[in-house]
Amino acid sequence: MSTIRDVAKEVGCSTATVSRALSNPEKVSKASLKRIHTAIDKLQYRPNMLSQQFRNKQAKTIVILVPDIANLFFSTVISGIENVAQNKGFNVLLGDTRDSSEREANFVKLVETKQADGIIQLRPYSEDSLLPRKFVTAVNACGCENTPYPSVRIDNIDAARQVTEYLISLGHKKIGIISGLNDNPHTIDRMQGYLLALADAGIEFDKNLVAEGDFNLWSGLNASDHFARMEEPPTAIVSMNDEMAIGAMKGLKSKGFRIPEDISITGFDDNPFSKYCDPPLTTVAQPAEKLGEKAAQLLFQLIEGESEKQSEFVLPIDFIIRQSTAPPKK
Amino acid sequence: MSTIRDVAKEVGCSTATVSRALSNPEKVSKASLKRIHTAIDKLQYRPNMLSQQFRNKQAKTIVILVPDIANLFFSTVISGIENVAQNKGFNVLLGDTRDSSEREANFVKLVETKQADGIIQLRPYSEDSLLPRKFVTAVNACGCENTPYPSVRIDNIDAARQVTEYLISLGHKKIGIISGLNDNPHTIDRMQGYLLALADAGIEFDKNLVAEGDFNLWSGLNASDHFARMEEPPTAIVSMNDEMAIGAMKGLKSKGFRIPEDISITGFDDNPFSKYCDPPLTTVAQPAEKLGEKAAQLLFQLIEGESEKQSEFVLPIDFIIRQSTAPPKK
DNA sequence: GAACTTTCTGTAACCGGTTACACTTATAAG
DNA sequence: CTTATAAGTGTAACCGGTTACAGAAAGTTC
Repeated sequence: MSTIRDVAKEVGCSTATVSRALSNPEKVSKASLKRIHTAIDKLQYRPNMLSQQFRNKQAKTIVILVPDIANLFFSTVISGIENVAQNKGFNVLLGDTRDSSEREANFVKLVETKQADGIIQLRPYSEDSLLPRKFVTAVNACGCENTPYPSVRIDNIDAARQVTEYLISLGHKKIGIISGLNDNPHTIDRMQGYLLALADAGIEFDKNLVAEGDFNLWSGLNASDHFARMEEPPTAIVSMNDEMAIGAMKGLKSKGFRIPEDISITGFDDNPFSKYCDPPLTTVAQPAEKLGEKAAQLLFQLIEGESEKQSEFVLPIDFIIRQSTAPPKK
Repeated sequence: MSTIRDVAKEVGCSTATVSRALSNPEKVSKASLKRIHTAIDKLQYRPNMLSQQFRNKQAKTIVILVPDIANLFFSTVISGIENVAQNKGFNVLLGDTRDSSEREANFVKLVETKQADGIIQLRPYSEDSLLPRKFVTAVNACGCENTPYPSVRIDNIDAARQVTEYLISLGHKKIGIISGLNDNPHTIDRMQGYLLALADAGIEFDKNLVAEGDFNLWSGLNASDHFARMEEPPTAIVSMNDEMAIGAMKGLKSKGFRIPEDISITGFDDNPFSKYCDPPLTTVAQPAEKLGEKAAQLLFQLIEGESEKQSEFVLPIDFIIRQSTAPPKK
């Protein structure tokens, strides 16, 4: 593999001129430029970026910390981030953390050791978080209120509240909820929205109407058992994401419930499959791609040293009504 | 940010000793080791990996070229790759190519410029492919027959043949197929398997029973229209992936077809949602995670300069029978 | 034609690690 | 006690680019 010195020798000039020909061509005469490019073609020269990055102290790489790469919502956010990163000429390193803080720590270390220039965290902030951290430029996407570093998110409380209010407006009074894990910040926020809507409508909270899940299909199926076994099941269920809602629909249908006639159900995320399940799911669409783009823009501002005027951005959601919800019977 | 020289100065030894303390501690005396680590803690020293990579001519990074990151099958393959990469101490750079060869070229360039040490391509080989390529260490995963560089894959022909044979064994004679784009190598292979099974059973091929899709939900819905409008619709449909099958199920059900009573349908991939749709989908499970792991192992062999004894690995599939298939009526 | 400006180019130091080689000192063997 | 071997350390070159600085050449102005 040839180096810049080989090119210089071939042309009969110094390495400085070759270097300039590549990064500041306007500083080099037309004649030299031409000879240099001929030599580059001839020698098939490719600059060694490792050397360049080392010298420039920039890896031109950002890391995304993804709790679960197989999640469609996250992969859409990632797309948004990539759009912006590509424009800036940055690579995107995917940190599939699988909710392991050990794996997370490894990726954070990449920034400390200069292998990456910044981090976007897709997990909501919690006490045990490794971010924010000294020497680590970071932004949070998809988080919750009170994130102690720059963040982009939706208003989870308000979204859950809208969903619940809609069900109440249809006439439902007994509304179950399939939550995420109890200590998950999203669970906490969305639960709060649910409670606010109930309180506003003067409906008393019944903790028996809460089934804990963990955001996957199986746990939704599992939660549906809880409701199906009740003597007087709820007439509507709010699920904290679409996957659990789809799992629950399967469980309920297999036990003879008709959706939405016997029981209404709502999701959260607008997973592509939600439009295609039977019946199509009423859900909350998060602006996933936009969340990613905004987060990336924020990160690049930080990397470029711009002072952040605003460090928290709340993006609007879109409540989508499909056929999984209807007024309760009689 | 402190450097190795700062540490050396603090301890009162040479940079060589500090370097050795970190990479070959057995070559350094216990006493020095201790003083060095104390200094490192005190100065909060983090080695600059850019420098290390530059000197070692290794970025410790591999690139995965993913046609569509939002695809659950791919993200599972990626997980498999990451398992292996993490073990080897390599980072995984995600190249979301979105089927654009321009974007693909950018990622290939990363290897040519030493920013990455190898590539795993998740797209089947075709004439316009940028791989194989000089100076670029690469492996193909999820491809087809006759890939001109090392590859890991399933036997698509045989898998499609098994599916079709199963439907024939149930008594179906008029079997439709929802294909991917006509020039896609997977489409070609799976179509061949379908044709082989028909031929074996002495069923004549009817090109009117082919609906072209492009592997997403919407195109499956669209394809179902084609079959629903036929005077005598098929009694079974083979779909080249699960998403199209799920889209088609939605379309068929909305037109009054009962599945599997009126029409059987099969998928391909064993998407997590396939178990939860209504009815659960009969499908072919690809060993996605294993494909990723094997591909990564192959790539690391190449990176480490081992000569490849075998350059093509075919992994077994798992045919999963669920409730979307049944014998035809009467 | 002198003085000044602009354009172009070369020299060499630099980034922060790694490591071949040489050297010193401690330990073992004869 | 001498010699051989092992263990620990330092010196300094090296990786392949970038760029401050200096100097040469060409063009401009008066």
